[in-house]
Amino acid sequence: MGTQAHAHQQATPAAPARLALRGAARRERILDAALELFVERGYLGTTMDDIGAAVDIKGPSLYKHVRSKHDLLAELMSRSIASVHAAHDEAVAATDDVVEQLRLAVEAHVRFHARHRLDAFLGSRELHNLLPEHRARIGRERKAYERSFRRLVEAGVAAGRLDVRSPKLTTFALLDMGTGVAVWFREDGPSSVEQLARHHGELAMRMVGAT
Amino acid sequence: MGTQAHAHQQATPAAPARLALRGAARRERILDAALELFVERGYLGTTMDDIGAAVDIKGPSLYKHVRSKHDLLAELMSRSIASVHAAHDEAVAATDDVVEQLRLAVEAHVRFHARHRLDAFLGSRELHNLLPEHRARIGRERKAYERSFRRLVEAGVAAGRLDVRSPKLTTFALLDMGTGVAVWFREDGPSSVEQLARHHGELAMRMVGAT
DNA sequence: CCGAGAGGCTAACGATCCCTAGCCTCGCTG
DNA sequence: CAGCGAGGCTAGGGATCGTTAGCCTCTCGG
Repeated sequence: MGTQAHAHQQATPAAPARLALRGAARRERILDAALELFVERGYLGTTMDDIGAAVDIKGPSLYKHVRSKHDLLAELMSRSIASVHAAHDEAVAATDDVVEQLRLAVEAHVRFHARHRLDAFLGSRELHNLLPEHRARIGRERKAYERSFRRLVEAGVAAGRLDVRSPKLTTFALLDMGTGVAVWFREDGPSSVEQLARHHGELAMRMVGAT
Repeated sequence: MGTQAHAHQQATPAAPARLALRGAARRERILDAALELFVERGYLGTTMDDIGAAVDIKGPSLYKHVRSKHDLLAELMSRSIASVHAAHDEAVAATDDVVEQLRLAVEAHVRFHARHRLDAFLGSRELHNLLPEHRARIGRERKAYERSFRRLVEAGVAAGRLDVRSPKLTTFALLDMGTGVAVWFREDGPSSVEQLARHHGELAMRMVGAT
């Protein structure tokens, strides 16, 4: 092994950037590598050197792109939360019918946890490794997400369109059934993301006794 | 702080054992303390000194009761798995009706994740920190548990008592909705373990279209 | 009443790990 | 074409941590 760095494993079109990705692109690759490693070995089980090696640089060089390891984790989580939130809002905005909103929201929830399983998985497993200030913020955002989901259920009940025994417990069940997807789903498994999303959406309709 | 250990926070009846719990009881306390700390700070985030402090001894003294930190984790997980498995078998043995078996199995599943949320939480979050040999064994046991759940669903379908689109996906949903409980449930929350178990059992019946 | 073992303790080794300091190279820009 | 800044690298400081070694005390069986 020589001293020369050789960055060319999924390089840009092949035109410029001979030695390494420029600026932001490099940073993106670092985040992705960190995500994968954090999921595989855990946050504390992952070394800055590990992350560096994954993008063909040495550990200390990472600090030219990132402020700290904690920041890396916090940024990954923020990115993830923002993404689900956006998908949720889009689903709700797609229709005026409460029941349909709920179905689409569940589908979006499931779709996200299947398509971005690493992000979702990390987001639920490494919460305790966030610094207090980060944890507080991200905790709030997660709560807000759950709340907007529950409001959907409550709205359906208020409109007499749903039949649920406990809106609170039912909402948790809806969320959990999607969150769990991040643990077992595999892109190359027997069912596609879309099939899964539809399936669980249908399941949700049964759970809330939609009419 | 003197040099004397003072173990008497939930001591035995007060008769013998003046200085410390004897043998197995001490070991049990260590396991419980480790469980709590592993959940709170994560396996790698917990120090042997932390665990020792929780039972009023120094870190190195733990090795008089435990072979290694890894063993501690593996033992906690084994204990947990064996417990769910037993609850599941008991539920299935309680009746001959397939649909009722499924309902009871879901209730048992949920009950376990609520009542032993620390064990369950640890079991799903720290799998990657197990040594390969332990992980293989525990992974198999988890798979077996899932399989026996799915068989219940498939039996119900075969008997024409259930209406499900995908037994596999539905089973995952049933399991996930219980597993998630370990994350948010609090003993002192608005609903009791029993209410929750019944609620989710009812939900399960809807999900599988029981008749 | 004595001897042994169960179960504490301190000291310390060896292995990491995060991060900083300081240096060098190379590509772009003026 | 000169020089500067982006972005690498090595060396190393400072803090832990798991685990072992070796010692001491207290309890309990004979």
